Amino acid sequence: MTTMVKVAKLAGVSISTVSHVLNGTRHVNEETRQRVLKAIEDTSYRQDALARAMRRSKTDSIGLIVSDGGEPSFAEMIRGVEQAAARHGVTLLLANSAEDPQREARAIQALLERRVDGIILAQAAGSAPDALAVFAQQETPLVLMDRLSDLPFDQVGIENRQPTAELVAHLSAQGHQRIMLIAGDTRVATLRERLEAFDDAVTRAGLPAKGQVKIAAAQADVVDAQIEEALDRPDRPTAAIACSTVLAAAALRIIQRRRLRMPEDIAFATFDGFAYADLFEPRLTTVRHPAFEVGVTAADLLAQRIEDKTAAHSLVRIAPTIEYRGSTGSAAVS
Amino acid sequence: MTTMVKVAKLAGVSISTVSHVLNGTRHVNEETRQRVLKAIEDTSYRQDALARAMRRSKTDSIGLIVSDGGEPSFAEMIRGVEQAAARHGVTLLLANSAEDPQREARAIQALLERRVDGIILAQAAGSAPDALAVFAQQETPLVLMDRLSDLPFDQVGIENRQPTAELVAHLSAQGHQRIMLIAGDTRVATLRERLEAFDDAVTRAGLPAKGQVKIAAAQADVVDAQIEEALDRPDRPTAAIACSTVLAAAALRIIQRRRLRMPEDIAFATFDGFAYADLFEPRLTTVRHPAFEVGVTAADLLAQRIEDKTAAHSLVRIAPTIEYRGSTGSAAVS
DNA sequence: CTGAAAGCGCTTACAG
DNA sequence: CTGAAAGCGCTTACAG
Repeated sequence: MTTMVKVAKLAGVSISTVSHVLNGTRHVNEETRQRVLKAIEDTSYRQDALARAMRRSKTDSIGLIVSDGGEPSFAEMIRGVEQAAARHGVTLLLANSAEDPQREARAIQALLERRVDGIILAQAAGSAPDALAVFAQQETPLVLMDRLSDLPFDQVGIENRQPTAELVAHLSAQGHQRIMLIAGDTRVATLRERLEAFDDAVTRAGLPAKGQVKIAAAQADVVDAQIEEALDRPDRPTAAIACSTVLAAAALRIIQRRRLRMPEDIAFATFDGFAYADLFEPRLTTVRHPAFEVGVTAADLLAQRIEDKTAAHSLVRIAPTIEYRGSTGSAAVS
Repeated sequence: MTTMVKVAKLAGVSISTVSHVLNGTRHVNEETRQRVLKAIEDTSYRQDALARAMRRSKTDSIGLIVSDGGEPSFAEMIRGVEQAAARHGVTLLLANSAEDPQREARAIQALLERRVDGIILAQAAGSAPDALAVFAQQETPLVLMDRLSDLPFDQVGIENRQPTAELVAHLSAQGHQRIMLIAGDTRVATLRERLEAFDDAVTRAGLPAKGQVKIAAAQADVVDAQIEEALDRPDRPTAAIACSTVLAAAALRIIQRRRLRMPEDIAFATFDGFAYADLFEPRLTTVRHPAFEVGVTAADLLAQRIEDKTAAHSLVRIAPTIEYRGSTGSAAVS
C-alpha cells in the first residue's frame, strides 16, 4: 500500500505538501503540484480514508439502516438517500435489520464504532422503545425515516390521515357500507396511524361503526385467519384496504382462493403497492408511497443536523398520492 | 467521545490493560478486569473501529456492490452475503451501482479508501472490461458474484446451460416448434450464456433452427419492438422464455395487451421470477435463481481469499431448479 | 500480571 | 510558497 511518504519522496517534497495538493487546502507552486500529481499517479496512491477520518474526527460517511431493503418502497427510499448523500458528498453505509431488533442493535453498534457522521434509521417493527437510548447520551445525529416515534429526533414519514380518509370516502361514495381495514402489526407507527385514521374516516363518511372490520395483529397467520373469518360472514365487507404490500399480498391470496372478483365481489385498495404493478389484473388502486422523496428528505435532514446540532428537531410528513385503478371499480383503465 | 485514556484513568490502569481486557488478548487479574469493565460501562465507552483498523491494517469489514438491490434475486443475494458475513464476524458495507458503471467505479473507490478487507461485486451491465484493472495491481481481494467475467478472480454464479436446455426440451416435448428466447442485454455474461445455450438446446431437442427467435438488445424499447414484431408474424413463436425478471415483465405487458392467453396462445417461462409470484394468474414456470446460496458462497470465497491470497482462483457455478407452473401448461396447479 | 512507548497514515497549526 | 512536528485513538512488541 502506497502512503503519502512514498509519494512525497518521489516528488521531492514534504508530506504536508502532498496533503495540501490532495485536498486543495493551500496554494502550491504549479510546477511542484504537477510533480506531486505525477508521483500520485505513478505510485497509484490512494488516500487512506481511515487515517484521514481519525485525524479530522469526521468520516464523511453516514449510515442507513432499513427494516427490509427488498420491499419496493424501501428500495426506493434507499435510492433517495443514495442520491442525496452523493449530493452532500458523503459515502453511504447501508445495513439491513430484516425487521429483527437484535440485528438492528448490532447494525447501530457497528455504524457508531465506524464513527459515521450520522445515522438514518427505519426501525424494525418490534424494536424496543429504549433501542434509541444510545443516541440520547451521545452526539451522533439520528434521523428516523418512515417508521416514526414519539422521541425527540428529526423524523420524516408519510402523511397517513388524509389518504385513509380519502380512500374511505371514495369507497363510501361507490356505495360500500362495510369496509375491512387490514392494518397488520400496529406496533409500527405508520400502520397504527392508518388504523386510527380509519375510525375518523368512517364517521366522517357517515358510515355506521358497526360492520366495519379492523384487523391488527403482528403475526401473519393471525392476520390471514381474521381476513378469512371476515370474508365468511353473511354481512361480509364489500371493500378492503390493505395497509402495506405484504398485507395486500396476504389478502389477495385469500381473495383469489375464494374466487372473489375485483371489484364486483370486493373492492380492493392498498398502501404502497407492488413492483411491476401494471401486470396485475385488475390493476390495483394504490396509495403511492412517496418513497424517493422520503429518502431524499431524510438525508437532507441529517446533513442539516450534522451542520447544526442545536437546532430544533424537524418532523416532516410527505403526502402520498392515490392512484385509482380498476380494483375499486373506478372509471380509470383497469 | 470517551477514549481508552478516560477509561484507564477511571479504572486506575494503563491503556494497555484496557485494550487487553477489551480484546481478551492477555490475561488480566480478575479484580482489575472487573474494574475496567465497570469503567467502560460507566463512561459508555465504545471502541473506535477506525483507530483499531488503522493500527491493525485490517478493518474486519467487506464491501458488496450490486447492480440493482431492488430486484428480488439481488435482494436475496444480499441476504446471503449478510448472513455469511455475520458468521465470519465482519461488517458488511453495501453499495448500489444501479447498473451505472460510473457509480460502480465510485463505489469501488470509496470502499478501497475505507480499506475494506475485500469486495464482492456484481458488475453493472455496461461496465468496461478494464474496470477491474485496479484490483490486478493491488492486494484487496475481489470476488465476482452473479455477473461473471473471464478475468482471473474468484467467482460464483449460476449454471445456465443445463436449465436452458431443460426448458427447451420441456417446451419441445409439449409440441412447441418455435420458441422465442428473450435475452436482453447480452453484455451481461449470464444473459449471453443463456443465449448461447439456447442454440445447442434447440439442436439437441431436434427443433429446426428456422422459426426460433432470439432477442438480444441492450435498450428496453428495442427489445419491446422485437418482441412485438415476432408475435405479429404469421408463423409466430408459440412459446417464450424470458431471461430475467425485467424481460419477463416487458414480455408479459405485450402478451396482456394482445390478449394472448397463457399457455393456450403462448407458453411462457422465465428466469428469476417475481416477488409475490404466487399472485400471478396463471402462475409462471420459473428457473429459480439460487440467490441466497450464491450470496453465501460469495462471502465464503472472499473470507477464504482474505485468509490465503496465494491459492488458485475458484469458479463456482450453482445449479438452479425449475418450477413448472401453469404458464407452460404443465400438470402442476395453475 | 502490568506499563511505557512506538507507530498505523493522515491533517493542521506553527514557523520561516 | 514550504517543511517539521504534534496528535487523532488505538495495538502490540518490549521490558520488568
